[in-house]
Amino acid sequence: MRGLDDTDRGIVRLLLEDARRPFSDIAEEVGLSAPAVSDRVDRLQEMGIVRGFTLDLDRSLLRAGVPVLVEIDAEPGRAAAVRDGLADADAVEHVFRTADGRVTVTATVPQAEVSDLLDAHVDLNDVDSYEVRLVADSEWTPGLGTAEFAPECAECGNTVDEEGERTVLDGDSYYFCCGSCESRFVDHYESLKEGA
Amino acid sequence: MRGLDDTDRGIVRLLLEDARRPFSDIAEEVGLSAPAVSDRVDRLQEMGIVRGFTLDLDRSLLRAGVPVLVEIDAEPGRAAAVRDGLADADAVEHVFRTADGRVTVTATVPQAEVSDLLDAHVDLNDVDSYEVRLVADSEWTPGLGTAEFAPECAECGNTVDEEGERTVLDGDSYYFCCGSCESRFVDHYESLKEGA
DNA sequence: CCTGAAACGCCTCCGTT
DNA sequence: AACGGAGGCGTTTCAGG
Repeated sequence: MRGLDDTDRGIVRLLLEDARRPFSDIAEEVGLSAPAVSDRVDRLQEMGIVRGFTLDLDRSLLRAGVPVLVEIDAEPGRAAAVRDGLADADAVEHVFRTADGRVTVTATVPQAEVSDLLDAHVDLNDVDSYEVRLVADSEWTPGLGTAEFAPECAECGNTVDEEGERTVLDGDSYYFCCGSCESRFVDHYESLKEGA
Repeated sequence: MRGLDDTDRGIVRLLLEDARRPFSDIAEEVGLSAPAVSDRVDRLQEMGIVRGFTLDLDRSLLRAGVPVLVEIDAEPGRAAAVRDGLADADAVEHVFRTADGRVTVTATVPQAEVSDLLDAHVDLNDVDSYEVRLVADSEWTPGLGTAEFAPECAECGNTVDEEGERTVLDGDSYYFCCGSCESRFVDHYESLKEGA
């Protein structure tokens, strides 16, 4: 399995600044040809590092409701469930789950009707307590630094190094630290799929 | 001044899903010609609603350090200063300032060395207390809903309606609720600029 | 995995409505 | 404001190393 090299990082950095920048332009910057850049972007998408191309919107200029930041203390072990419920909600923009079992959410709701939002998308038994704060402003400055590619093994959770494997299942990439983790996961995946 | 119509919202929604989608494609979806879409995207950028085109990255696959969420309670009136300092930091991705004087930041730091980050970019006299949480995972689901265009007057802070004005100063758009706010702001802006 | 040429498709400028 | 056509780029496919 191949990791990220400096060329990949260069491409990502340029696309973070302007995702519509011509590949031929990027090619010149990183010292490649346009087709090579196109291939690498495809690969970055396949790897799952680049999830897609989007807009950076200034939501402070838009009135779709009240922007809020909600801090939810989940019941032990239920943070992931709370996150999953909220991530699907239309009004929700960001969901951060932290290691201490808290889920921090930013959303834009009609009239600070946060309880409705939680009611509709979260099992309230999963919630210990929550706090709502009005967002005055927010900024987003995507950067990359010297990031290395280091996914977690989908089976055992260990960090996957260059010796690892990647498998594409139903369009999504999964990473494994070794062949046995891979086959174990694939078996499990397929049996679940048959059941559904 | 023109606001947002359904066609604008349609264009934004499609670009949120795929910012590299051809304008000719989008044109067909919203019932316009390609040049018309191009014009509207230009206008959306001029208005400042579309800040730019970027990538949606899955940072959980990248190891650039430890992802943290920091909650900072600023001293009274100093939240904006704390936000400004942090927004410039390389490691920082999101900054949310809430109305209660708190600044919530997400960043990726070498080894959870958050105190260094604060030290370098914030006047510690502005900080009352802070708490650091390790980010386990995060999601981003950009949506738009039925958002209306409703900027604040750069001079007096009131919401700007259809009767308002827009002025471009040094490439940035500013909005005003009325002509007198506009001229007052422009005068102030120009005198500040001469002084610098 | 990359390059270079060539075909195709897309974007944007312009004249027009 | 938006359309349609024309010209000029940008992207992608393909053969070759």
